[in-house]
Parts: sequence; structure tokens; C-alpha cells
Amino acid sequence: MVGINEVAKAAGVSISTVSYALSGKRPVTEETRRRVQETVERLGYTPNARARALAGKQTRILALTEPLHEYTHAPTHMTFVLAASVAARRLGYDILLLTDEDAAPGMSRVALSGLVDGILVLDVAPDDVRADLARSLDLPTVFIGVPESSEGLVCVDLDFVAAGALAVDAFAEAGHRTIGLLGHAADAYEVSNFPPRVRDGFLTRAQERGLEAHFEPLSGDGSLALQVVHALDALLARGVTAIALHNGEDEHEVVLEAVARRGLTVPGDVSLISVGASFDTARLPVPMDAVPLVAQRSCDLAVELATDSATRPGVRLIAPELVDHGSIAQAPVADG
Amino acid sequence: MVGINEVAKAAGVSISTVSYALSGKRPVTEETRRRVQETVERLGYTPNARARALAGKQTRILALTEPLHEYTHAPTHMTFVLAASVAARRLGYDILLLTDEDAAPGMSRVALSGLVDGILVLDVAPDDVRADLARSLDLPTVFIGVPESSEGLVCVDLDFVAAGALAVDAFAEAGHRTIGLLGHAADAYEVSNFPPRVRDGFLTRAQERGLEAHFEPLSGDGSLALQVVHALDALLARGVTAIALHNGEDEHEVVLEAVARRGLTVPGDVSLISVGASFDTARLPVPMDAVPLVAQRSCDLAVELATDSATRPGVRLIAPELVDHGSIAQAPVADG
DNA sequence: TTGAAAGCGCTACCAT
DNA sequence: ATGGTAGCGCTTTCAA
Repeated sequence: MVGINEVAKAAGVSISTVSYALSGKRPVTEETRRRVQETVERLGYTPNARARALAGKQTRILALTEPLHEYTHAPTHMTFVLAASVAARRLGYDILLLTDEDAAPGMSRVALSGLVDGILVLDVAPDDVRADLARSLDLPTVFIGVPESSEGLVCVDLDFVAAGALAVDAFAEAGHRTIGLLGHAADAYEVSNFPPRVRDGFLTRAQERGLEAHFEPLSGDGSLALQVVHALDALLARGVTAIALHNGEDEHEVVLEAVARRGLTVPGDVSLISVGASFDTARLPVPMDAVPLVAQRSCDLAVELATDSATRPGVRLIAPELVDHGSIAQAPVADG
Repeated sequence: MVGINEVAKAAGVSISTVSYALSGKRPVTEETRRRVQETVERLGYTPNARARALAGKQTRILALTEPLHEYTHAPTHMTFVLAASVAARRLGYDILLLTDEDAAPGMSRVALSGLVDGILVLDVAPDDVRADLARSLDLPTVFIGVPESSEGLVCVDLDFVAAGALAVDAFAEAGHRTIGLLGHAADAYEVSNFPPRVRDGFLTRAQERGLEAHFEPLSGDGSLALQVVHALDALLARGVTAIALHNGEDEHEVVLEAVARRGLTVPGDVSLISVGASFDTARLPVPMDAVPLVAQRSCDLAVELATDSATRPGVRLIAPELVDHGSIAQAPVADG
């Protein structure tokens, strides 16, 4: 292992000059800088991360806590992990995985031992134990998602209320007057935290704009396909001409199949939009408009907040955006 | 942050005694050890990982390189990441994620900077660039999977040849004489490395035991369901009474559906076994016997090899095991 | 069985 | 603009 001493000797400067030439934290003559740079390359010098961490007081590692449950949706989850990793690397950080089922011990361990510079919290539950822990830890911690009690925490999330509202707007502007929201399993609206936010944003905005809006969660029994079809039929029976989907990729596909099986076309007979999905709705059998949950946006912001010493507590809601893939058409002219 | 100095002072011993009392690397009077232990707990002392890494020459971090492609199967992948993480923690290591699309720079970076004590390589391709890189790095590196040129490398993998053979044995012992293997997409047998191994193990053992064996990969066109059904029909047309499946969870489900749609029962009319799957075949609509690829076994071994300084290069093949879920029945008595 | 002290390889302060 | 050097908080050798 070639060290900074050898580089300094070979370049004919002091080790502090080598350090500063590489970090740029102190002005260095262009000539000196070039000589150091060249020597570094010639000798194949790579600064030792351990020494750097001890002396410089930062490891440039962020912990990512993601307690994996059996009901964790793997693809979605992986999207976020990947996005976090990309975002971190972009700012020169690496990601340390914390996958313990009960996250607290791992978090404390890496925090107290000074192994990481910050913590990213994934899969946030409303009553997440990591909330209290984060408040006690004295280490930059960013929640990707919002727990029930978020005071004093740094949280990043899609503005799900606005996302639900945006879907309504899209329908309303296309002239739809009777619209539906096909949601997650009914339990999710009690246990989880964003499904109700989408629902409320949807229903509230619909009321504001004078639309007739119907909400159907998935009923808890039968196969997924059956549940979805059941909810879909309930909405269609009420005369909706446009449906927003807030659930998973499988549910989206079942809806498209069921719609086709009923001889309906998208968007000719029924308009569709996906809300809060983190997969690519353009790749569905029928490309679907969406107000997506973009993992990369959440993670970019999260990493930035976690690595910026000026970060203050607070919830940062990411403004939703509409992505058009042609699954919304003008509503048929109503004769009512 | 309370440091080792404060602990030493409070316990009335030297810092080296504190260090040894905690590490056990030198005998310490029981009385002293207890006093140190108690002081540590009272003050809430946690050794500083950075200092420890610099002085002790190990970070207790393993890198996990997993270049995520678009065709990466998320659930399978996550199973391995989780298994690696669990295995690592069990030996007191953490996992650092390396997700860059081209893995080489990340691997070099963490290796040369001394950030990690070893590297685990996931998603190994036959012509994996990480093979040469690993040979050049001088850092314990374990491949979970076997690249084409594996000389000088440490590799861990399921013995796919034996797995294919074991499936044949299971069928043969139940009296089946004409059997089939329904595989991956045909390309996979050229591009990837384990599909051909399963195939060869299957066909060779069948020949050895005097069974008639048919192999059907998936043809490259049409929907997945169509491809699977096509291959299934081809096998049934040849009179097979037992079929081994070496492909993904979706394919397994399609096979079960198609079999049912033909009015056939499992295992009454046709026996089935899954080979090399890393999902739980007991949870399929019809629980299926399996010769599984157990991520935890591979990862446990991989972590052990990566952290043991006595590890020598070589390929470690994990012996396959048969898991019974009742999807193999005695063959109907043949009248031929 | 214990203590003193020399590193580990950097960063950053204090000089010049 | 550059050099010397005191730490960073441990582990481990050397002495006692």
C-alpha cells in the first residue's frame, strides 16, 4: 500500500501539501498541484479510508435501515434501495445496509460507534420505533416516508394529498364528472399512512370541483384478481368514466385485463390514471398516465438533507407531477 | 462521546487493560474484567469504529457488489442480499452496497481505500469482468455463482449438476420412466451458466438410469404464458409422466394453471419438481417438491470464506437437497 | 496480570 | 504558498 508519505517524498513536497493538493481545502500553486497529481497517478495512490475517517471525522458512509418484512414488496423496495445508492454515490457516499428485523439495535450500533455519517430510513411505518430512536441519536437521520409523530425529524415524501388531487384535476379537465379511486386493501387505510392521504386528497378535491367521486378499497377476501375485479365492478356500476388506481403493479394489470374483458377500451370507454406508483406505468399492457412516486427524487433529496449540516427538522413534501401516456380521454358527452 | 480514556480513568485501570478486557485478547483478572465491564455499561461506552479500523486493520465491513440490470429479478435478488446481510451480521460484519452498473470502479475504490475487509460478488455472469478484477485486488473476494474462468477465485454455488440429477433420482424412484425438464428461455442456455448445468445433470443421470428424458426450454416468442404452455404441451405429447421445472416463480404458476386447465391433477396425473428455485415452492397454488437454491446456505458459506484468512481459491459446490411437498407420486403402471 | 507508549495514515492547525 | 506536527481513539508491542 503506497501512502501519503511516499507520495510526498516522490513529489518533493510535504504530506500536508499532498493532502491539500488533493482536497483543495487550501490554495496550492498550479505547478505543485500538477506535480502531486501526477505522482499520485504514477504511484497509484489511493487515500486510506480508515485514516481519513479517523482524522477527518467523517466516514462518507450512510446507513440505510430497511427492516425487511414478509409483506415487503421486493421490486418497489429495490427501486428505493437502488435510488438511495445512486443518490449517495453522486455525493461521494457509500451505503451501509441495515436489514435487521428490529431496526433499533443496528441503528444504535452504527450511530454510537461512529461508523456512519448519517442514516436513511426506509419503509417508514406510522408508529415506527425508529422515530424516537432518531430523536435520541444526534446523527443526521432522514425518513423517506412520514411517521405519525414527526416532530423534530427530517422527513421526505411525495405529497400524496396533492397527488390524489392532481389525479382529480386531470380527470376534471378532461370533462369527467363521475370518477372513482380504486385503492389498496382496506386494512392499509388504517395501518399505513399514505393510502388515506391519497384518498383524502382525491375525495376533497373532487368535492371542491363538484365531481361525484367514489372510493373502493380492495376487500380482504378472495384472490387478488377477484378483489380487484370486485372493486372495479362496484365503480363501473356507479357510472364512473374515469378511475384512478392507487395500488401495486399486479393490481394495475388485473384492472387492465378486466376492463378489456368487459369489452371496454382505454381511454375510449374508461380513462385511467395511476397514483403513487413507483414502477413504470408506461410499460403496462396499456401505457397509463401517472402521478408517480419517483424514488430517485425522494432519495436524492434525502441524501442531500442527510449530508448537509444545515438541515433543519421538518417534513419536505415533494410536489407530484403528471406523466402523460394517453390513458385519459375526453369524457363522453353526458345527457344528464 | 465517551472514549476509552474516560473508561480507563473511571475504572482505575490503563486503557490497554480496558481494550484487552473487552477484546479478551489477553488474560485479565476476573475482578478487573468485571469492573471494566460495569464501567463501560455505566458510561455507555461504545468503541469508536473509525479508530478501531485504523488501529486494528479491519473495518468489519464487507462489500456486496450487485450490478442491477433491468432484467434483474428483484425478489430473487433481494433474497440474496438479505441472506448475505444476515450471514454477515452473524459474524459481526456489516454490508456495504455496491450497485454501480459497471461494478469495477466501485470494487476497486473500496478495495484500494481499505474501506472493506472483503467482497461478496452477486449476480455472477459467465464472462464477469469482476473475475479478473478480483484476481488483481489482493482482498478476500467470494463469488456467489461461478464465472467461466474461475481459476484463482473463491466461488460458492449450488451444485446444479447434482441438483438436476437429484430431480431425476426422485422421479426414477417413484417409478417414472419418461420424464421432462421444462427450462429457462433458450438464450439462457448460452448466456448464463447454471441452466446448462441443470440440463446436463438431468439428461446425464436420466441416461445413466435408463430413463427417457426430454428437455424443453422456452421458445423466445409470445407471452411468457404462451411459451410455457407450448413447452409443457411438447413434453406431455411425448408422454412424460413427470416434469422438472427449472425457471422462475411465474413459470411455475403458469405450469400449474395449464396443467389444471388440461384436467390433469398433481401429482395424480403428472408429477412435478422444482429445481434451483430460490422462492418457497410450498406456497405455490399446489405445493411443489423442490431441489432448492437456498440463498442462506450460499451466503453463510460465502461470508465465512470471505472472513477467514485461511481460505484457499477453489469452487465450493453446495450439495443439493430434496424438499418434499407431495408433488411426486408413483408413476402409473406402464403397459409398454 | 498490568501499564506505558508507539504507531495506524491521514487532516488540519500553527508556523513561516 | 508551503512545511512541521499534534492529534483522531483505538490496538498491540514492549517492559515491568
